Amino acid sequence: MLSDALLDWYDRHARTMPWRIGPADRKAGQIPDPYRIWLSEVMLQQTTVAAVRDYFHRFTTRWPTLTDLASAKDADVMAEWAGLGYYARARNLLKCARVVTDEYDNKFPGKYTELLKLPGIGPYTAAAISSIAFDAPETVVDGNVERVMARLFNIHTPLPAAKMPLTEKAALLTPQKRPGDYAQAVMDLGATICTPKNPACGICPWHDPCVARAEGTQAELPKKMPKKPKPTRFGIIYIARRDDGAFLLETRPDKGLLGGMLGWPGSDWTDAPEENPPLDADWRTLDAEARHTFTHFHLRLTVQIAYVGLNATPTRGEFIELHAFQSSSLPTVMRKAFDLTAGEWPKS
DNA sequence: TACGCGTGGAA
DNA sequence: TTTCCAAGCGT
Repeated sequence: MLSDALLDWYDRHARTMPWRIGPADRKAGQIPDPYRIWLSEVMLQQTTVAAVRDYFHRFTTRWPTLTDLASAKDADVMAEWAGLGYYARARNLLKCARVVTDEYDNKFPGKYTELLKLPGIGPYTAAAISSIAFDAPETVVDGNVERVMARLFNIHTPLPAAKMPLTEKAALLTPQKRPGDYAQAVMDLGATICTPKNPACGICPWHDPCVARAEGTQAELPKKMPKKPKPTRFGIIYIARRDDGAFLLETRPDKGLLGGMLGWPGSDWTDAPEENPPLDADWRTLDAEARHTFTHFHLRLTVQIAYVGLNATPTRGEFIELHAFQSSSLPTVMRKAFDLTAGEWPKS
């Protein structure tokens, strides 16, 4: 059985992660906490393990249980998520926590079809929670699994059209035995052996049955449709510092880019942004610009700063006291802009 | 089906 | 410097 060979490999090579119950612990009867599995899987959507570790630790320290998270303030959760990206995940995280608390008696459902109904939980995450936390034989299909299946069965159809056939292959391999360990094993295989570049076929537990390896096509799989080039957009942001040290910030609208996050007031991000400072002041443009790349465009931000008086009345945003402000609560692009202001505030 | 939606590390 | 890419979801 292919799955047995993979589980044997996993028993020997499973990586330690803060949210993971290892194969030895599972055999001793330990079951993962669905809350921690859910939280980690949402954080891991399109995000590397290295990036998630610290965030997972901070979240579980601050909100140890689902109830704690469900009763948290939105702004606190968004601030804690700042820097991790894809902020709709954080908004849906809170929605999901509150739905499970209010409508599911505080317990995550274990069934794939029930999980799929919850905010922020799609096909991958539903299968991951169901298999890893509840040991149901569901099939996880993430980018790793797609790559492993494309190579194992030498499928040359480009993604995303190949998604269905790859999912079918993955489903045929999913065992009834140890489904939670198997789900993590096949993803670990993709993350550590069957890597996008230079796969380590020589030490792969599926070396022999792998068709792409036999044909020598592993390096070119999975095929992908060409990506669109990223345009460059421009913007202006305004960083106002009140005489008492407070900064003028605004909470961005819930929908769209950086939705629900704290940010500096500014222009739209377009080919030719318009000046529209949030208050009248002696604005000074910094020499350096903040550069940042989002999923679908490059951004070059001009940063303007000003000192303003204690009675300043902005047209938008609100002043946040110095003691209540941490740049770590900002999404990265906003933090980059703020970092440019270091040393730019003359002593008065 | 295609697109919007972040970020940081590797090459 | 630029491009690629990593445990996807919602619309």
